[in-house]
Amino acid sequence: MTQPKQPAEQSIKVATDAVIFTVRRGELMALLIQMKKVPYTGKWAVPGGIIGQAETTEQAARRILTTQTGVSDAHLEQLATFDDPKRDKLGRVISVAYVALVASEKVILKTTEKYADVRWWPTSKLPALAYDHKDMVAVAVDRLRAKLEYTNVAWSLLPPQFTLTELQEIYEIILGRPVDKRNFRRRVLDLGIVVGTGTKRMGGAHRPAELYAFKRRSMEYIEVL
Amino acid sequence: MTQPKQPAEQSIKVATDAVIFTVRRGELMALLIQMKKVPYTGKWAVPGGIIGQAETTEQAARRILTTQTGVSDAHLEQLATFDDPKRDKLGRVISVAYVALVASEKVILKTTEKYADVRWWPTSKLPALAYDHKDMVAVAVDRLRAKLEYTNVAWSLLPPQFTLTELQEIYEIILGRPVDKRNFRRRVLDLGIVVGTGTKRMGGAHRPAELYAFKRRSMEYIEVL
DNA sequence: TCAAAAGTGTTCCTGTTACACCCATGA
DNA sequence: TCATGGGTGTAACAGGAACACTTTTGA
Repeated sequence: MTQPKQPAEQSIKVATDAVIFTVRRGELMALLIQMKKVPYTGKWAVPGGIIGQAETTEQAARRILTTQTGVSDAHLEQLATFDDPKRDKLGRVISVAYVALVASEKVILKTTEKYADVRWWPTSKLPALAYDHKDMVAVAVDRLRAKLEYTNVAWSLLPPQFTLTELQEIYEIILGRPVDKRNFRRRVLDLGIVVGTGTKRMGGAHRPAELYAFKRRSMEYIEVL
Repeated sequence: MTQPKQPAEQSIKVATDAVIFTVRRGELMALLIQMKKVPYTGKWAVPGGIIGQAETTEQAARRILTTQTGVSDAHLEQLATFDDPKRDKLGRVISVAYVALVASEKVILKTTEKYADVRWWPTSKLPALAYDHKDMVAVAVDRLRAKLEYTNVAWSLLPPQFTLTELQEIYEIILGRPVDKRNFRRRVLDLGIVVGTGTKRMGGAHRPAELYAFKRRSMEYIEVL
């Protein structure tokens, strides 16, 4: 067996990218920026960048999210590290990817001169992506879908108060299948994931919906939904 | 909000560490090396090291595993990236951690002059660990425990042929609870995870045990066990 | 009074759990 | 013939899935 030796000096840059999701207009959307710099001009990408010397990757992800897109207060979770030596044509860069989840109401998009555009894209029809960002988004979607089933992550996609129908829609859209209304309500209530607030939302020519809140707005592992 | 700026130059080293598990003597064991270099002299650590300029982290993990411990042909899976700026006293190093699983028969341990010792330690009583390796092992154990329940990973902890009792022991040891023999056998067979080979192992003053093999020796997602 | 979404229970079915004895071998 | 671990079926139970009508409001 040949023994590849360890190089005397290593010159690898460390970046972070955040796949930001929200649910909007009946779709799971990812936030992408359009690049200006060659050789990626016109391509879309997940927001990201090089981390600072004394920053954690998560701190860097938050900083970059804020400056590049205007998104703050997202729920962040480490996804995976992408490290193909050829993933960036301009040099060796490994990227620690995060999944970021936000309630769509919260977001006020902001552009910077560094990028041509910032937009939400439905995950079902993404544009051409730079780097390995296509894989990255795919892995992120899989992770989100899995976590939705055994955690209470959905809280991070909704405002503090919401109706059970809205919560159910989050599940249906992300899981990509219909969910039975009665069984769904029974479960989220029996499992103690959400609690009623007693207040109602009057809105439209129909019976008002009770507003609910998550019992805990932090990651919690639960039974199968 | 203050805007921390991105540093002009970044000088961060990228390493990889592999938490190697096997099941042995009725315990889940992790392979650790004992360090010589200051300031970690005498401390134990998960095997790892700086990656090469053109290597992926997984390739580096395999290389390091082989040279530092003699373990080859392990099943490797990316775990998480550890990036606390202070995790290494000697400078900024982020580490992409892997979980490695091996059948205990396979392993012939090998020491190198770089380290004082290499040994299996029961995960229930680990020695003092360097860096953030205590957390790293804890995260790895959690991951392994979770994956055992919804994948066929156990294949990587067993030789090609094994008895159902041996398989059951893997589950009991890692999950830390007894498993009903009849229900266990029914499930692994009904789910088509393992198949009988027709051959039997004669060994001891008792009825011989049929040998089984995993249908697939690669990651597969299955129903709850 | 009509349209629209909210809200609510029960039955059936499937999969999980609990459990105890006979079998084949080597000593 | 005895000790040892290997191997097998069934009944009770719990949780999940399927399913349709009544309620409250605004127009």
